[in-house]
Amino acid sequence: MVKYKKTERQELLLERVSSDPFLTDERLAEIFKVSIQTIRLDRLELDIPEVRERIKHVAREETDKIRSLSLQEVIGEIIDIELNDHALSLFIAEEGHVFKKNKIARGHYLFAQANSLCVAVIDQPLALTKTAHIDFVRPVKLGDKVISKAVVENMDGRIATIQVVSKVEQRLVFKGRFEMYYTGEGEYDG
Amino acid sequence: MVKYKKTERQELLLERVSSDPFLTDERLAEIFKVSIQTIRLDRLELDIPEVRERIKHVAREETDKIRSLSLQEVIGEIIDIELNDHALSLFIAEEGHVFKKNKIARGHYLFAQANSLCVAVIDQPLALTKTAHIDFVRPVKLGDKVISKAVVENMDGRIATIQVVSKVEQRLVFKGRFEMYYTGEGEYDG
DNA sequence: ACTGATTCTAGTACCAACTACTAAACGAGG
DNA sequence: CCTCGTTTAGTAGTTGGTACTAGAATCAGT
Repeated sequence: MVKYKKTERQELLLERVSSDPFLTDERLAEIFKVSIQTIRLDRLELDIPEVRERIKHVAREETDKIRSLSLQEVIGEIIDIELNDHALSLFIAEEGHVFKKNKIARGHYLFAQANSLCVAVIDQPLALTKTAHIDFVRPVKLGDKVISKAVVENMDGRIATIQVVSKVEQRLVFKGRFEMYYTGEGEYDG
Repeated sequence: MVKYKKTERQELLLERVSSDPFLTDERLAEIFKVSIQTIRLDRLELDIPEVRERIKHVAREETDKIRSLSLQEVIGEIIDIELNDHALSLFIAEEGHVFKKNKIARGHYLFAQANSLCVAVIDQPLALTKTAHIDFVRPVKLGDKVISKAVVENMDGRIATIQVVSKVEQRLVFKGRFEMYYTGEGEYDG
């Protein structure tokens, strides 16, 4: 078995590692028929982190993917909207939204649905929640289809007042009154 | 400082670990205020593998599998807790939490942090949000470290009243008053 | 064939995050 | 009081490394 030269081995090492980040130095040493130390030197020169870091990196990418999917910008799907007037959205309570014990949806998802809807209904470049008074009337269970309706009550040039009611099969589960701050310029800075 | 009982701690441990597989025994011991050995015993009983194995597992999983499994249940990391009295959590506003345009965090994440904290601070099998009055005092920007503090004002047997304030670098960004419904039995059904 | 540089191998001390085990301390109940 | 479930403490051993030193092997050019 003819061994590779340094540069060649390092190229192959890079390929190997990026195609399978789970390879330990020991395995790599076997593969390239060199000592572990050589592999370590190679990694040092090529700035390849150790196996655990490589795996963590892969895992983080995976979780980030999920996060960007699950931490959606908008909770619920908007099914009807009349800007500056009213909007409707649908949110289905899935496994990830409920407490494990009793399968009741965590309150912040209902809030998020209502809040997203309020942001969406305001036809302005910037819309931030200023205050909210909310009531969780009835628990929402796993699988429930929550229809949320936002109605804009008034807009006085800076603040919009919005009433939101959410229902599951015609039954009220959540209601809230939101004050949204908005501007055309985005000049809000605290 | 009232610690959790074994079974309760183990349930919470499961949730914690499945929502964040990167937690080491050391971190978990800090979180639950028990020794590392206790965490190890818990993992042994619950068949939870060590961090590295968990990470490997995450790294190998298909993305859509994870999507259904590990939607984040809790927003923010609890850093101090005295059951039925007060609790502190940290939430860092990341890319997924902010509006693309102006990098201001969406209100429902701040709400979610506060809401999660209220659920956590109540030492009862069932705790649901009943009402909330909230103010978004100042916008939270990308990268901001939000420290949220929940203080239980009173618990009258069914309803707990909790004040929450959230700050970024000592400056108030959010405050709210939450009423939480709780029972020992879970007999709430609407 | 000898010199010098490059490359490789060997070996040590140290680390994190464990497993697997033993033993002691704590705490509530009978 | 003693007992049992639970918790904590401590030791030895493992994996897969880092960081470093030192020596051996190889090759290139003279």
